[in-house]
Amino acid sequence: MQEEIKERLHAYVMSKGLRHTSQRDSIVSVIFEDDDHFTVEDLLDRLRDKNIKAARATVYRTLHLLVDAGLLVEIELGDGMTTYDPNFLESPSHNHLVCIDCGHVTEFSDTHLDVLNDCLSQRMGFKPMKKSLRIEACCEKLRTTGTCPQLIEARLSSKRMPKLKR
Amino acid sequence: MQEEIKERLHAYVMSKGLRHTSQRDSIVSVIFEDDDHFTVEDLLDRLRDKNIKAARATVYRTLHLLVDAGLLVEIELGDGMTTYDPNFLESPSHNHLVCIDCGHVTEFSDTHLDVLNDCLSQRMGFKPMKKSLRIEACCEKLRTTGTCPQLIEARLSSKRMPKLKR
DNA sequence: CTGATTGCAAATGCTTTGCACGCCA
DNA sequence: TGGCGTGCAAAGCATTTGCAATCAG
Repeated sequence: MQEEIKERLHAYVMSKGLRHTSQRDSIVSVIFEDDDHFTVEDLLDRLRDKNIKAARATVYRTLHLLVDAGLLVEIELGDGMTTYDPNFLESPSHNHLVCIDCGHVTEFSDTHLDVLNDCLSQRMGFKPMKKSLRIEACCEKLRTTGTCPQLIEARLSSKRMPKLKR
Repeated sequence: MQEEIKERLHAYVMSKGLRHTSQRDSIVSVIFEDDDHFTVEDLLDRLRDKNIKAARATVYRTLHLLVDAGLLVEIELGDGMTTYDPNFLESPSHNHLVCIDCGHVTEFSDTHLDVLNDCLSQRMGFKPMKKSLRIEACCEKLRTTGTCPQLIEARLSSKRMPKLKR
């Protein structure tokens, strides 16, 4: 996976007359270590942990590059910042369910949506380019049992709970 | 419509021990004049045109109030700002198709999506609260005929074309 | 009167940009 | 060597907030 990404990035970079740099390489390595969603702040933390030096601006610029190259997808989770999803290459038609209680994001796939997307767009005279479905929901488990493993985990890991707007 | 909104707002305001003010009243009048989507900037323009004085902060605060009261819905169209949709009371399950070429937003309804929403959420142990589907698409008409009425209109009315991110 | 509301300006938070320097091809 | 990339700090934007003055009930 890592390899495929790097190859594809290399091809893109070459085709555009851009350059290979150590910062870009490091950033790509860290991003595609796993499939997790992340924000710029998350990424900066991970880079810092690994003693990789890259300025905030460089990180932003690299993210745009990856998006343009089609290797990374921007998603909007309803907090004030852009979230990046490195998992679209493997499962292109997935969507996101955001838990209002703990902020946890669950991915789900549903091909009905793609069909819907295509039909609707074409019926209305458009060529579909990009769709994004976000469902916000409350955790039933939390409501009925008073606890939710993901909420506990989120608190323990002191991972900043992605606050939904307001 | 206007009346129903005002009544419901009044009920909400009373129930929360809040107050009726002329600013809120004016803002509500302007918003629900028609069914169009708008941003804060749009709304400020319309208020200015009508010589209604209300500070930017007050407008933001009133919008939050209306959202909390369930009379207005926030949607994310992919530009950097929040868009407000006054039309959810009349057609609660509609979604948005954003044209990449001209920025025009077309509403469409589809109840399949609600079914999908409910099923998915419940199967995964969640209680669905809010969903938002945004489809971005290119205008086929523009592509094939070289023109698109909405694009022309957008340019003529010198209405700021809602630029999609980057 | 009392506390909600307003207006203003300052502050916030994410993201972008200008510019001088450094480094890849 | 040319010019793309980087780092830094400053700038941009949409939105929020602190606070004193004002107003509704």
